[in-house]
Formats: sequence, structure tokens, C-alpha cells
Amino acid sequence: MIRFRGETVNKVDSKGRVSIPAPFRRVLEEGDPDWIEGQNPTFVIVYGRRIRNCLEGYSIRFMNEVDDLISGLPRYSKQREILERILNTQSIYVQVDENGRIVLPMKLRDMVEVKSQATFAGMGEKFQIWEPSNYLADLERIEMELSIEQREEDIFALLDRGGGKANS
Amino acid sequence: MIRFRGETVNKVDSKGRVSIPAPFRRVLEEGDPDWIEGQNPTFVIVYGRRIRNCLEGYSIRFMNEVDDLISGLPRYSKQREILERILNTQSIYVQVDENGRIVLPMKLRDMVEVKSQATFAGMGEKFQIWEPSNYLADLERIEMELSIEQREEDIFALLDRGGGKANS
DNA sequence: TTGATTTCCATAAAATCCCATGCTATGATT
DNA sequence: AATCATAGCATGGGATTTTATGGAAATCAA
Repeated sequence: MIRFRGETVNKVDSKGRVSIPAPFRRVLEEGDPDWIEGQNPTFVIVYGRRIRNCLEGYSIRFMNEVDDLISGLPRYSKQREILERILNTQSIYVQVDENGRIVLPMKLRDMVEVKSQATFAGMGEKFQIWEPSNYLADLERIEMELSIEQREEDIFALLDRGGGKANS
Repeated sequence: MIRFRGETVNKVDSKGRVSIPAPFRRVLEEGDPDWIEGQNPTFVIVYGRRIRNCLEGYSIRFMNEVDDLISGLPRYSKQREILERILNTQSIYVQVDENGRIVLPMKLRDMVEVKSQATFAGMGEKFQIWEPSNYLADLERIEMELSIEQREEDIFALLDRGGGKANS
């Protein structure tokens, strides 16, 4: 299964239109069960994760997986309620158009401060949409944590085969 | 199968008319076995769930599924009786009109304190209708729980494949 | 008949579609 | 290697259609 990789900065016009980076489109096509060659894929944008100042794009297939996981949580549990709210209520379907673009509704643009540009960041099974300078700031934050908390090697050591146990 | 996603606030006029958000209409159309292109879908509004201060909209198809589940419960059991009361007795059919609106009967509006505006909240297989400020209050309640009880990452960690065990 | 409901029409704003333009890889062609 | 053709991509602009919403006319009910 092909994954979201890389970063791209694209223009956002006055109508809120943005091009989805072409490689991302390939992933979205594969991840849309209803997609047929020559058509345009649909996917989901989640805007409810306030903790990060960005939007998240999920392929239909991945979102279905997540929905299934949620269904496995105890009904009426607080955790489940929160997840359902964020992932069902605070999300929208988006359809890529003929030119590979989507429309980012004003409301979502406001939420993440996107104005005339947006940064697309591949995150494997999903991707993020940032206001470019916020994205850079977040990158710096991560580098900060890296230098303070632990050395890069220590983190990458987690990827050692068989040893992938996260320490608390 | 397309799901109810997103939030919208719409006007309610003096006659109780409200527009159903267009994306919701698409879901209702798909979920109405009798619906034909160009016609207007019918669906069900459940008003019996008093715990939540809102109404719930079910597509015909989903309501049929739920009805089937109920039929599977022991006849004359208390649980079955309660469910039948709430889902069969305390619910009505509603038909979307030519302009994409429905009429919310006065009785239902009173029940959930809806006055001149209503918030529609997508919840996957069903949607909710709230009085806007009540809805916001509920959102805040949830965010409160999120920040007090646990960090967002902890909740999302529940979605980690295979690990979906909720910790108390 | 009189209040309530349902149809039908009207409109402004917003969302969508359709066509057009540079640009850039890519690859084929001399 | 230099030239050319092709296709896909990121963008822009305008025309068209949907939405959400208001109001008036027609229908119904008691």
C-alpha cells in the first residue's frame, strides 16, 4: 500500500481552491473503494484535532479502518464519545476535482489560519494541511524536543528490528 | 456507504422550516430504499432520547437495521420494550421538500429548545439536531473531559491497531 | 372562517463546473 | 546533443448550478 510522503507548498486562491499534490492523489485514488480510473477520488478532512494547528486528510479506506476501531471501543465510553465527535462530526467529505484541486471551506481555512498558501505534509496513512509558517514552527518544535529530550539516534534506535518497544 | 459528517448551523423560520444540509441530503437519499433521482428522500426523526438534549435523524435503511436488532431481543423483555418505545413510538417520518427543507413540528422544537436556529451534527450513521448554544455547551463538555482526564494523544492511542484496549 | 399547514415561486450568496494558460518533466526524433 | 512533441501538473477566470432562505398563494382542518 502506497503512503503519503513529502512536503509541498501550494497556492490557495480566493475561492479556497488548492491543488492536492499529485503523488497524494495517487494515494487517495488507491484508498477510495469507489474510485475508478479516470475519475476523481473522494476523501475525508478531519478538523477537530485542536491540539495540532492543522487539518488532516484521511483516505476513505483508512477512515473506515479507524471507524471500525472506534466501534470496537466500549459503547458510551467517554473515549469513544470523544473519538466519534472528532472523527465524525468534526470532519467532512471532499471530492478532488477535474484539475486535481479541492475547495477548502472558509471555516476550515480560518481554523488553521490558512490564507494564500498551504503546506501539505505526508504522514504515511494520512497527511496534514498547514499554514506554511505554522508548519515551520512545528518542525522547529520537533527539533527542539529532539535535542532536549533525547538524541536522534536514541529515537531511531526504536526502529531496531525486534526491539521496537517504546519506553515510557 | 457514505456517512453523515460535519456540522452546520441553519435558520429555522416561523413555520418551523429548516434546510437539511446538502451533504446530509445525499446520505438520506442513499439511505431511502424508495428514493429515486430527482425525488426527495424520507427519513426518521427520533425525539425520545431525552438524555441528550437533541433530536436524532436516521435514514430509513439504518432505522430498518436497528428495528431488526430490536426484533432479535426477547419478546416482552424490558429492554425491548424500552427500545421500542424510544425508537418506534417516539419518532416520526419526515419528508424533505423541493427546496431541501423539512418542517420541524413545534412539539419537537420545544423539546430541544430550538428557536430560530438549529445545529446539524453528523454522527456517522445518524445525525443530531441541536439548539446551537446547547450544542456548543456539549462540545465544551467533551473538550473538558479531553483536557482534564487525558491528553488527546492518549485517546488516539486507543486507535493503535491491535492495542484497542481502553484503560479505565 | 381562521389558524395552520403545505405548495409554489423568488433571490442572493456560495459552491461547482468548464475552459484556458504557462511550466515542467519525459521521451522520442533528428 | 539539440530539437521537438506530449502529457501531466499547478493555477487563473468566467459561466453555471446549488444552496439556504424569504415570502405569497393555495390547501386543509376543525
